Amino acid sequence: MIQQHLMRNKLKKIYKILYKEFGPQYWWPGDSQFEVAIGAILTQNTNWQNVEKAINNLKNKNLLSLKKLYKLSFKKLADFIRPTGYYNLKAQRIKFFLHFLKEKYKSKINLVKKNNPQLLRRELLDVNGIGPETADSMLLYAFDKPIFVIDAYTKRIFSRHDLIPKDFDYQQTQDFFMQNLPKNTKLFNEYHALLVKLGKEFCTKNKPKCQSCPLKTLNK
DNA sequence: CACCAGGCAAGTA
DNA sequence: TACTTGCATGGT
Repeated sequence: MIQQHLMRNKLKKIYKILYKEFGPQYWWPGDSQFEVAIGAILTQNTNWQNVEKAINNLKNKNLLSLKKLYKLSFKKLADFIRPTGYYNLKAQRIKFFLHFLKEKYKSKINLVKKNNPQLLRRELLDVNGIGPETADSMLLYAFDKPIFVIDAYTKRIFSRHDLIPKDFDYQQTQDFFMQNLPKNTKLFNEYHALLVKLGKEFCTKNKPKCQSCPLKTLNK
């Protein structure tokens, strides 16, 4: 069992290496909090390029606002977001999210942002179609809450480096990060974005490029 | 051609 | 609780 202060130093070291290697990532791209929140649903199990196509489809018709999307028919919405895959499912999930905003926050994003992070997290998780990663992406990237986002890359990178067990679930992995890092929105934002950047380039599922990975010297 | 990408919910045993 | 399956487009 590795001592906690050693683990904390290791997490800082990883961050330093990644930041030096890749620089700031400027996440999350989006013109509004609402756009980021919708993007969080659209990006479920797909790549960002496809999400951009869907976002642009909506923007080109000037439909990317809470009111406009609320009035838009399910069928049209599904058609606009087709490039993201699972478009029927995601259209339904966006509709559920819009209803949630209307019912609990009178469709005012500003009210959402004022809420307590953990309470808001539980509310989001109660919305059908919003799981832990989507909820946390909204909390961190749309609502500026200090919540660490876990994704497939994060788990893969850290379990391959034996920093967490392979069978850690979402909550256990998130607890690991939040207990070993200072609670800082900007840090959480950059850290997760850097992990995704690293994952895409060096830590893919089947053909990881460990030889050229910036973290290869981690234990030296 | 196969495989993966910034997941989630519902069903089964 | 612990698996399994459906959802689906687009890039490499």
